[in-house]
Amino acid sequence: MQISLFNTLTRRKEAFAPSDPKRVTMYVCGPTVYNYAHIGNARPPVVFDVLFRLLRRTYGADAVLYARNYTDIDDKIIAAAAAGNVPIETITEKFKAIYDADIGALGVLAPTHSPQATQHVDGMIAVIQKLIDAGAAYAVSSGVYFAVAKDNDYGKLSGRSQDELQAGARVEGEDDKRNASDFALWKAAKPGEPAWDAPFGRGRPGWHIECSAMIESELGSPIDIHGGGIDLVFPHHENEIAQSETAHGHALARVWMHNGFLSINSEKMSKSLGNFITVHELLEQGWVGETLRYALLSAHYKAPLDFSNDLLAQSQASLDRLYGAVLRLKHVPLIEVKDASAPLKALEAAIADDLNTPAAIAELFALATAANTATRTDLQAKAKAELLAGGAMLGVLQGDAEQWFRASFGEAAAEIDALVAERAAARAAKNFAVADRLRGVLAEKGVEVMDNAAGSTWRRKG
RNA sequence: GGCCUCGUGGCGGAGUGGUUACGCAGAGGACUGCAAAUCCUUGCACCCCAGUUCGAUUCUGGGCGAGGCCUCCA
Repeated sequence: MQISLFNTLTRRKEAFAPSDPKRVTMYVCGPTVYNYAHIGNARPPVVFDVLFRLLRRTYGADAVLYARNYTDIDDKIIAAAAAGNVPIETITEKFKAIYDADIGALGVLAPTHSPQATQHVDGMIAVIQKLIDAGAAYAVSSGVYFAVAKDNDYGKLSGRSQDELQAGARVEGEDDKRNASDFALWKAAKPGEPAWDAPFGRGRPGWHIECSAMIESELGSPIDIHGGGIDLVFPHHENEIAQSETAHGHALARVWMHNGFLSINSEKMSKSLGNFITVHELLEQGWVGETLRYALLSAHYKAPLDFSNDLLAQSQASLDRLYGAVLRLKHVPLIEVKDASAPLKALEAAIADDLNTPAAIAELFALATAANTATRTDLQAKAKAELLAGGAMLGVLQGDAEQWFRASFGEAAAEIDALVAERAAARAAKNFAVADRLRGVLAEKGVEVMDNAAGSTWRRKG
């Protein structure tokens, strides 16, 4: 399977070839663990999870090394800890666990590597020292800064010239860096803040150096793929490149991938604007994680996606159709897919074509229709296997189909079972008045009763 | 101000120089005691203007509109 990926560095879609097919490396910038992840924050883990799955199928599950970090030292974490008067570990451990639970609910596989910044401070200090020794960084009283002027390549990822950056940079009066666009590698210790000892003074790492160091120690550069949100192109990824390539003398990553933003009412969703909704809240509202995942995959990852309740409702209705097909073939044995049908091949090809998940989903529906129309048991078995295999490529449709339609009822399911049985008995006795009354009772509970030759079943109304 | 994306039917959203995307919603039919699900059929589109072309939604230029980055941010 030929994989093509859009590379931000070259601004074009390129055939992907890892430097070593037996050791494919990918790094995605993870969360700063100081509060709940909003639905927009969930897009990178979900999108790159689809890529992770593709790479594992293509190169073998053991050949893919995927690191996603936790930023657990940062201004906002320090502020949150101070506000709650608790140690920063209390904040970071709490939100790390919440993040894992929330993102896990979206069907995201655990990365193979999950480094935390505070465990890699030694590596950060080593890189900073190397940059100082090379004359690319300098220490002043407020910390250590990277000298952007010393890096002729600076700006190559974001497509900005140094002149533009000089002109656009905000004047920061407080610090003593030499150049407005220089960025902090190390922030000198302040009273009450966590700090580490370093040859160039006690302090804590800047944001950008964290990812550079974690990539180096977890995967080793150059890595094949580096991913993250589009907002990270500048300055975060630009700075990662500057630091790492200056320090190591070779490329940090060969392919840079960036997902587009989620918006709400056509406006960027962000914590600073306050117009966000967290994954946690959505799950508490009763939305299933898989519905959120489907919604996030319903648009191409590079395109903006306007998030709304309507989008979720449509996503759930779409999954109803897919799960309905699975449920209908509940009693058909699950076999292994041998000769993949055209839609299944097209589904995988769509994913391999720069993660075209909407096109892949369209193929999933072709597989569902095939499953719905298959009559012979052997064809049904093949259709079911392919539908589930296709679903696995996107990370959907892996749950129990019956559960999908009943999950929202929880404990009430037993009571509904009883009512459905009562109605089935009335219906068998041709007492249609009673049967219809009970249908109405069930409908009020949000239950749809379905009669067929084998008896009556029920599911959540769409 | 500089850099960059985008503008597809009621909604979401792919794609293409000339052929049905797909899903949701709608309409008709089959099936059903009635329904639902399912199947079949079906209506609805490519921001505006100019250019290139036999032919443009799809390429080029201009316009209008929306959004993002330039500061923490997925």
